[in-house]
Amino acid sequence: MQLTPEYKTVFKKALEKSSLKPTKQREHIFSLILNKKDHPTADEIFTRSRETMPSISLATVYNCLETLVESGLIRQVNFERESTRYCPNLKPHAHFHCKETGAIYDVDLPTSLFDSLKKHLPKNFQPEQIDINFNGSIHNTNNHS
Amino acid sequence: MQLTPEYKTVFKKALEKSSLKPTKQREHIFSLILNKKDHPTADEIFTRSRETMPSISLATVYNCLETLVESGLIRQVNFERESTRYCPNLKPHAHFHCKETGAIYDVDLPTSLFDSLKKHLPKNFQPEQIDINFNGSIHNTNNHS
DNA sequence: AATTAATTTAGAATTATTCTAATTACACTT
DNA sequence: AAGTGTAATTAGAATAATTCTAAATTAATT
Repeated sequence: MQLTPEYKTVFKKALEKSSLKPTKQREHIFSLILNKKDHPTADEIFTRSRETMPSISLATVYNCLETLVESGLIRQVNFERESTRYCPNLKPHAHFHCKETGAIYDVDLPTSLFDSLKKHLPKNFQPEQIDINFNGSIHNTNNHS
Repeated sequence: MQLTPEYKTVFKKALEKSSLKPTKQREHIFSLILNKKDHPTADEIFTRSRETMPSISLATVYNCLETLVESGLIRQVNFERESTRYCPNLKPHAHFHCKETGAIYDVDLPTSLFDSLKKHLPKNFQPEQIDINFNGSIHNTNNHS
């Protein structure tokens, strides 16, 4: 569970920009999220963290996630009132939430779509973040029984 | 705080379709949401309800809101982990959340935009609901100081 | 090494929501 | 009109995710 040298640089720069320290807890959590891109909850991240860093506390996990989001290294994903999930994919994309399994899938979208969305806002509305969430199910397309 | 005859019919039909009863609590809450389209939380609805129906309980408000959502009469709106808000606007639209004031604004969108969004899903993904949420601030466009 | 500020930590507190079990309301039969 | 059965309402307890608090630790700087 290590950051590649490139990501280590990205990580340090992003934190320093907000004058935050690149602590080992923050790095640990960032690498966990990067290495298993499955949109884990804070509690799942806490459990995974303890495997290799048994002294970490849940409050620290929450704190670290907050600083990682603030510094733009990860994104939050919310579906209804379920636990917040975390996502390392920084490309413009939407999320699909399968109501049967609860799984979340990234859905890549062209920037042009985000642009046309913005065009429908009144001129004085300044969006900082656009969240697009699909809710539904995934059909098994067995064409021939 | 009354439903117009047209809405009364809509209300009854929608509930009967799911074999739910058009009780006075459900009607009261529905009319409250329809008559002040400001995306209130369950607790705000509870407070407003008590003004004219002092015996209603918070659990009933939650129950009624759930049945109204189920029967398609209102929509839920979630921003981050804030309290769920409720919206009577059933046209295709997005929401803009002002991070300064916390206010939520409806943003009408053409159906075509929802259609192009759907086109980016894998063929076996079947969306039932698409939520589009803008987060940002509202600029005061004073052109000349 | 001493100082300062930031971070981590454990556990308590908070808050929105859901659950539980008892009561009430309503529709339908006799 | 009384009885029966089912659904809805109610008050309050329980839950669960997150935030807060205050003390202890760490890291950076003089």
